[in-house]
Amino acid sequence: MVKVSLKGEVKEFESGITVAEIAKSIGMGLYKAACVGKIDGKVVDLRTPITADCEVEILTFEHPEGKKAYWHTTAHIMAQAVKHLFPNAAFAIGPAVENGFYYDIDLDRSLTPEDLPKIEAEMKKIIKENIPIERFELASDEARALMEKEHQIYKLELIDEHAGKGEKISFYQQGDYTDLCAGPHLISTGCVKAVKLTANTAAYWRGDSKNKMLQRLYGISFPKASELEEYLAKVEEAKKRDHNVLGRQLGYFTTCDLIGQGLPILLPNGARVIQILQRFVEDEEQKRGWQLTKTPYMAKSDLYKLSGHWDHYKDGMFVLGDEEKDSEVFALRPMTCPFQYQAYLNKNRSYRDLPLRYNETSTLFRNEASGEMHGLIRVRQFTISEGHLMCTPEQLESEFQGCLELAIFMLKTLGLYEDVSYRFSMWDPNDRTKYIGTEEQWNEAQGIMRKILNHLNIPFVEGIGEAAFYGPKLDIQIKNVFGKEDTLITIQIDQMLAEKFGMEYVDADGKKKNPYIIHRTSIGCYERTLALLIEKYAGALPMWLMPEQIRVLPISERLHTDADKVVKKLQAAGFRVTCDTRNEKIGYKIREAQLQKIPYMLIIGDKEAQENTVSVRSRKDGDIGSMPIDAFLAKATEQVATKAID
RNA sequence: GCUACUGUGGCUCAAUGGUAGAGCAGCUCAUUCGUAAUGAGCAGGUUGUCAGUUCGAUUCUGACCAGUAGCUCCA
Repeated sequence: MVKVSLKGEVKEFESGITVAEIAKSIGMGLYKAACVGKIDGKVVDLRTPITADCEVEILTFEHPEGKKAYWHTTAHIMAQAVKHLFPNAAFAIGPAVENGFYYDIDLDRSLTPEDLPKIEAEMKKIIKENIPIERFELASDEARALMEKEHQIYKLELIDEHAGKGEKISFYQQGDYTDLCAGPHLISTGCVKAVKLTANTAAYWRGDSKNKMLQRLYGISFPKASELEEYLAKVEEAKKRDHNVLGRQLGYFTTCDLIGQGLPILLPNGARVIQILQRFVEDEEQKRGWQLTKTPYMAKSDLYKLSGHWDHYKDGMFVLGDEEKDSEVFALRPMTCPFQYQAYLNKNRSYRDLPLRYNETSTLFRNEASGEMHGLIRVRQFTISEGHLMCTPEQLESEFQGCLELAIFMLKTLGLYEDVSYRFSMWDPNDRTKYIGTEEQWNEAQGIMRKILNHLNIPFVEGIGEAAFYGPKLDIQIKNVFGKEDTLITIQIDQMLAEKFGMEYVDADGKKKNPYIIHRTSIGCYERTLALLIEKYAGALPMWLMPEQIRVLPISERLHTDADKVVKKLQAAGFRVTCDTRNEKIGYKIREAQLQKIPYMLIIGDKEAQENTVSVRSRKDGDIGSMPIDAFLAKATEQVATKAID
């Protein structure tokens, strides 16, 4: 007999009982819903026998681990279907991801969207057959032999990686399909119910662009058809917030073939919002002790050679001129760092000058690869709230904290704070060509950053190989409507470039020392931030940011004079306000203002003109009744002054 | 850059190997109206660009340009 603790309750079972049987003993509902089990914290198949006292948990689809196994099993079913249709397929990896699963497969031809329904149909057959999924283990040489027989070259590579560890290699078999896999899995293909393949794309083997490009199939599955429908509807809903559609519709930006890729035109609405953001950021930074610089958009190649950009970032730069022919070659700046360093170098510095904080609303140019551009999120020319801070080692932590506090202040003001996550971006010691500096320097800089992050209780994930070429970064990440993550804000520690540029300060002991440099942005680059704001608010930005805050709607032509008085009064109070004097019905004017997400519509009819009131309609709450103009003015002023998120 | 897909008037979309239609937007006229679309009329396109196949291409093929998703890269 074994003693099994289930949610704190201890029960006795025959030794050898499986997790599935325990689930059944609790209830058929749980048995049917069970995906995997957890024995003493380790996630296992439901068929796993229990031979010693332990703690057991039954995990259903509702549990993240249950979901993972459910989706991972669906990936295997998809692989089996692909193998039926393409017998020569070689399989790479097929994990569960945040929303569903994918499998990377080497095929003799590229897949097209027409293939998806065929594969889906084959999957449904496999699910209907309800094939048992069984685990077995082999020694590494036997595992090799099995995969060699199946011509699974990618699996052989994976086996070779594990072989060194001396562990047995586990496989999962379902009918005619066997996959190298750590598991765990559901016990049968029939457990999977509603399936949908969502995309056919491609991905490099091992994520390296030097390797072969494999076909990647994405899909998702659920225990109920209704859940699948709900999920797909949610995805469609999210796409309606896409800034690349909404931003164009609402007149924020456009693009033009003649100007080129990644070079959006900010239309009046977009330009206005960015102006408001920039003024806000520059003022806030001034309050926090930052000094504004304005540095050139381009420089001779010599500057970039000194900074290391010429060696490490040249592919990303727009170079003007030909090194072979021209005596002087220039490049548009991809970063502001070396320019602001020259401001520091303008005179000799003492420790009394530090910390020295330079900010700049800085336009940058990066020659991104053609497939990478996306709306306003990824472009070739953008303007960033840039800043470089020179400080002593003793000041580093508090200054880093100051930069982070500023970034958090910005995120909270914009209402994005709840949506971000933190990534500690470190170097990859196995790829030294990407970085300058010594291992000691990297360990030191990363050690300092880790200490600061822990000290400040920042919950972060580690990103190996995500560092800048000169130092580690704290990246503040955010997801767009498609779930794709991008960096919104970054704060970096650099102890290398000061030395390269000969930046020094005279310390209290009279000795010359190199300052630490913090590279940082406070609100990110304005184009990207605007894009994420549009998606966050589905175009209905907080009122203080809206290009048009109030629209006055006179009911008929004879009220234009009265409407104009209201407009003048609001304009005098600093509001961005227009008047819709078109000869249209009020319903029509409201509809347009509503679609343009104008925060307030003020309807002026005979009654209002007579009583000196306005009939207020908010984009959010609809008709909120009439009130004296001054009352509305006070309400609107308050909303803007507090930068309210409505 | 790589894989797949897409490109028709300002926008959303239809149609076809024999040189294109609808709705919305625009303009004109009428209507002066109370909380998400008043009616009528007019105008607007060498079907992304350049080649090729063909008696004939916007439709088929290729290259290029641009867009979308993913990969790589990255703020």
